[in-house]
Amino acid sequence: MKINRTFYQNNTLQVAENLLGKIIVREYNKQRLTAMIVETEAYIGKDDSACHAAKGLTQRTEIMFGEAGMAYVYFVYGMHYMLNIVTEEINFPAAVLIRAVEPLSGDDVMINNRNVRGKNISNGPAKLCQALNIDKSLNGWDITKGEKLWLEEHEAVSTFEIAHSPRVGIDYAKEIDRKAPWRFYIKNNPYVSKK
DNA sequence: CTCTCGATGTTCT
DNA sequence: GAACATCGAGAGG
Repeated sequence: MKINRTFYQNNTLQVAENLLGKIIVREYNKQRLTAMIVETEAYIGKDDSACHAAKGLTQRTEIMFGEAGMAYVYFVYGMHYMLNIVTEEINFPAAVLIRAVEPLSGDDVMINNRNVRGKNISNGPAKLCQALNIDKSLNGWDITKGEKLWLEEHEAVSTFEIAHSPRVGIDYAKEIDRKAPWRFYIKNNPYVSKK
């Protein structure tokens, strides 16, 4: 069953944790790819020096200031896309970064998109975007519409244990934000990006 | 397995 | 002009 907007209009830490085990669905060229979310990170507001919105309202960050349930896709390091989902209320800039997924169906297409096999298909934020053919054209896309890109409940999910840690790749942030345990992942899942 | 380093272009100063 | 929510190749153990 599709996840609706009220799920995302919530405390970002809760949404980040609750997204674990959910299914991400991507449709393009009449093909459907699905995967289970196994790792996320929360980026919360102007006071979070790791969050892009700490810079204030700019062309890049305006999506985060908008309605929950929108995709925030941005480009870094000159070659990688990152997929986030906007949370909280309008004018509170926050989002959850999807850092890793476990393929459920359409593996053959993902392998082709990535040109690798095994866990390297999708055990990282840029890798899963490449596997699912997500780029900047999906920035601002409403993921509650149930087209192109949306999320669903996982009916057959097995039980799992949730672990947390500081966020990855934010050396530029203040110490208090670097240390905040705002990364969530499914313990022992092989697709989690790092230990 | 580990570590180091280069790629590459958008964004904001 | 600097920095960047990363990845993969290559060298070494």
